[in-house]
Amino acid sequence: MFMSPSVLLMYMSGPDSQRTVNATQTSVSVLEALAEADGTVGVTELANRLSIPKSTAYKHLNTLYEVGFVNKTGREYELGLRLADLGERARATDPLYRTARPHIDQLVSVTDQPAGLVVEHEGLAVDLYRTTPARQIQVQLPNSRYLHCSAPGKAILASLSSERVGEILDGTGLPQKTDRTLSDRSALREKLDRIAERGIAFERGEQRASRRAVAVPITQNGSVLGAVYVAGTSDRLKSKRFEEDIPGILISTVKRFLPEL
Amino acid sequence: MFMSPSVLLMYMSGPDSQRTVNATQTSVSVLEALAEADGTVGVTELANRLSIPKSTAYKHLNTLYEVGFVNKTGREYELGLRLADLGERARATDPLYRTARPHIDQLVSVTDQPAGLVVEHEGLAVDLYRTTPARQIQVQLPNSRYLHCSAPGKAILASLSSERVGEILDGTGLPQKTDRTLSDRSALREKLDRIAERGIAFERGEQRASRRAVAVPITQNGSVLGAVYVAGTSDRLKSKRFEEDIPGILISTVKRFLPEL
DNA sequence: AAACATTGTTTATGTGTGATGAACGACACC
DNA sequence: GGTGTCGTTCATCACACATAAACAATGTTT
Repeated sequence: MFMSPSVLLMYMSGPDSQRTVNATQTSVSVLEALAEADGTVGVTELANRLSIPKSTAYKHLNTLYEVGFVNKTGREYELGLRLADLGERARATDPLYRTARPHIDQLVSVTDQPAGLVVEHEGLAVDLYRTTPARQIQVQLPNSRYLHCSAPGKAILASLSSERVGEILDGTGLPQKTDRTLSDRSALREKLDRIAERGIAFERGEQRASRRAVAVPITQNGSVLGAVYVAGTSDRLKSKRFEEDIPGILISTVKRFLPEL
Repeated sequence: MFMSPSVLLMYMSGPDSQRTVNATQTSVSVLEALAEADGTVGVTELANRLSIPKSTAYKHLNTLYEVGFVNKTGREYELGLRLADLGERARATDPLYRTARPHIDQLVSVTDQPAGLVVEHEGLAVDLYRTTPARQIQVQLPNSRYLHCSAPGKAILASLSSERVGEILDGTGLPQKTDRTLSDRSALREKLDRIAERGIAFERGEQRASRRAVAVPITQNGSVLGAVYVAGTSDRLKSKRFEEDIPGILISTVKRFLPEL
């Protein structure tokens, strides 16, 4: 049900346990668990999710708290703002981020919908940038890190070779996030082929029931660099606007900044 | 000269070494060192900066690389994009970020200068948000994490009690980043008093020779939440524009969104 | 209000592992 | 082809991480 244990195992059972620091890996999986959890989490709940002893979870949370990677309000933990600082620095030099960002901002003001930029890392999605319309008060729901159940994820998968897709799915699996999630490989493969043909990917409640999204892959001479997406609730994204207008805007946006890369 | 060793010691010599994970702390200090270094860093150089053995540095870098916290191009390392992902999620729920962000974006389009939002954590600056004019190609230089040598840092210090400022400076010291850095406490104290009076802080090559900045503290019933700043090079930020125009814009910007908090 | 359940925190212990220096191999540079 | 530097690997040992169990501090139930 939760990805965290599998991810943890993925780390722990690494063939090169000599060349890596185990404690760091568990600390990172704590951060991942916090990222995946909506809202705040207590020590025991987190320990259960990761299948680690309470005391271990406590120690790591405490450590991460002291360095600012985790925020503590009362007895509940959440991701800390130091991560935002490091994140800003990390992407500051990234060429894709630097060229795509202004176009994504424009995308948001044109569509009045949340939008963002996703890249792939180790078979999982990485949200490089995300923004919402200024007036919009509601919190934008984060993307699932699984590629198979989000518009940008599918856009990326559709631009990779079948072998690579197989490898990724072997590693991550295809968790059923909602009843609309494509958890069957052949069904997903068919969808991916259609996405590759059209150059556009749709998401209809596959990771969250209320969420919809449209995404376009960013490809440069054969290889995919990432995907740009526009997201929203199913009541705001529907019919022609969802099926045609926003896809068209997305495609022309990517076409516009692709040569700048 | 480098902050990293002192920070490392700060962690290592923690009075509660029983409640924290040492390995995680060194991994974090590796990330900090990478953040502070401009550009990429090799294993040996990083090991020297942190005063740790090469093999240790290698192991941590390798671990951080496998989880995507660090990027490896050839034999050089830099901060990884996974941090941007976590950072986005971390600040997504932060009220200060959420309300201040659109105003900062507007600030950038009005002034055509880089701008950002800084908060304080454990006596050091945390860049919560940072953005540059769309057309501007150059990389924005990140703020130093030290509070005493940046405009937003001084704006925050000026809004804290003298005792708290003393504590912070005891912990971090006042490293001399350039020849204009205020590394004398009494001189800094004087400056801070003037900043508190005027409600505006200036930075004139105190952390980097070519850099200038203006910052305004965000205070809510006595306590300071952070600071908004506008930055730029000394040739673009000067005379009346630097001394009066941008300060005025900054103050009115903060006044505008303060009630929204 | 007392009994209970559940939380976070602390402690004690053995074992695994992270830190370490030295040796190795891979390149550049002169 | 030597010499310097780099990243990587290896072997060793103390020690610190992971763990379970005891503890304290909650909140909940009756």
